[in-house]
Amino acid sequence: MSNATKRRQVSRLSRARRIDDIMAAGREVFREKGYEDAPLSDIAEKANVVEGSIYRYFENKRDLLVKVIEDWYKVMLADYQEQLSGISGTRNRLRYMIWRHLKTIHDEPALCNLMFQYLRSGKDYSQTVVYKLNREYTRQTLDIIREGIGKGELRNDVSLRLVRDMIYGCVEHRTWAYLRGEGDFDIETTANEVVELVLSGLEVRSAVSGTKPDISKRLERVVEKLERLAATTGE
Amino acid sequence: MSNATKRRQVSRLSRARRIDDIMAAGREVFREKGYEDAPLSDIAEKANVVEGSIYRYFENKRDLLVKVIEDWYKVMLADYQEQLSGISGTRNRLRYMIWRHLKTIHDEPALCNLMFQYLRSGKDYSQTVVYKLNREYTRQTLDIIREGIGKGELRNDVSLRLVRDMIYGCVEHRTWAYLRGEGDFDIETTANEVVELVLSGLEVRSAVSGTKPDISKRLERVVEKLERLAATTGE
DNA sequence: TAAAATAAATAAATATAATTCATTAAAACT
DNA sequence: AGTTTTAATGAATTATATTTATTTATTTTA
Repeated sequence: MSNATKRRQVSRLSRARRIDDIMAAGREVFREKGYEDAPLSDIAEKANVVEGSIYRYFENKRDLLVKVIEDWYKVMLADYQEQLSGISGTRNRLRYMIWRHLKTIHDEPALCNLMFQYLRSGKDYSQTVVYKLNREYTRQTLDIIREGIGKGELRNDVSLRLVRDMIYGCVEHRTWAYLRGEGDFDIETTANEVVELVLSGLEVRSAVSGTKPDISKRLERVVEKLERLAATTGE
Repeated sequence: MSNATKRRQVSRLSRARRIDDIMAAGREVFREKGYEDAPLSDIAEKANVVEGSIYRYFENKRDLLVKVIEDWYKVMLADYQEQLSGISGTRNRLRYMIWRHLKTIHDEPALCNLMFQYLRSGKDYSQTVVYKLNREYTRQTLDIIREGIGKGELRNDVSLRLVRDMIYGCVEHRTWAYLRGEGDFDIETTANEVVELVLSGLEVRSAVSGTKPDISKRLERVVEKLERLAATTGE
């Protein structure tokens, strides 16, 4: 071999270490440039390997993306169950789920975008690990609603899955502009608004007699006023 | 020129006709293969032009996609206003908006996917014509809600935009699987479910006389509400 | 109507990235 | 130390989007 085509010092790391390096580089570059605008050469450089090496560990570019998101998802969802077990009351538990979703979007808008754009809409999504993780995670929301119905706090005549779709759909729509890099949103306020709007449609309506306003009715009215006030000041 | 490199008969159509042909071909191929898997060569062939010709009328591949979706959107939204003016009552009008959205997704899942994946999440989305059309279209939903509030039929203490996000977010989440080609959904049933769930959270609660729950139970509920309120405002 | 000007359409060239593969060299094994 | 295995390389290949020089149809105009 001529000295003109010297190859750099080759170091052989463990399989696990190489995979970690490539995934870390992939996450960074994907986060920064998105999927299509992220050349594999950038990822290779950042991971200190040559492009071809990536194909030893990943089937193709998309496979790398899927694994990167998978990895992120696993860590992110790890402590859900634990956190949730420390929260009681239907409203609080539901609010936590919503709050958590909002926080994830707020913290990692780019990765969320990749998840929404390239994983969730893919034909093979329902065979992926991310799909499974996601199912398990949203199942907790269903459980909370089911419990609420069991305790008589929530209406029992609506589809659980529809409520779930409403919650997550609402959150995502609300955050679309932020995901495009336009403006910001407040996690706490939004969580309050969403949980309030969903619950006021879910909560059983308390039957009240119409004739003479007794003490309980007056109290309830005051509560409603206070709630409205709280919603207003939240903005 | 040698007879080996014969160029086929060249026909020169009007500018408008060529654009139409290319857009029609683009719509077909994009609908069939998506964006990334649709080679420009397929579109050119279907439009009876050569690849390079597309660049006379469109800046690049993405520009063609944007124009294709734009074109579809314009036709699709054309009669909204007219149809809506023939429908009265807050619930019916809201249901129409939801039904219409569901029907669009049901009829053109592939184009909706392109819109969601490649237009709405693009950095330049809020400068596009599609964004404008979309705004105008969802504004009608806001108007319906505003009217409902004006007539005293709907609660006046929720954010209009949040309700809109809830409606469209819910519909989209509900149809995600269908958009991936998994299963089907019933437009009528889904429209009914969504409008019911949203409204039962929006409608002012009518005081219904019935069997009165005992005072202690009612007081307990109110106290719970106050406690929650105190916890919320404390943050 | 024929020559000149204009613009459309072409086909080949170029550029960029993903993917493949034969070769090299580090580590493991005997 | 010599042999085998396999990670890593870097060059080659492929697939497309995009650009450009050239050709050809149409319009203008004298």
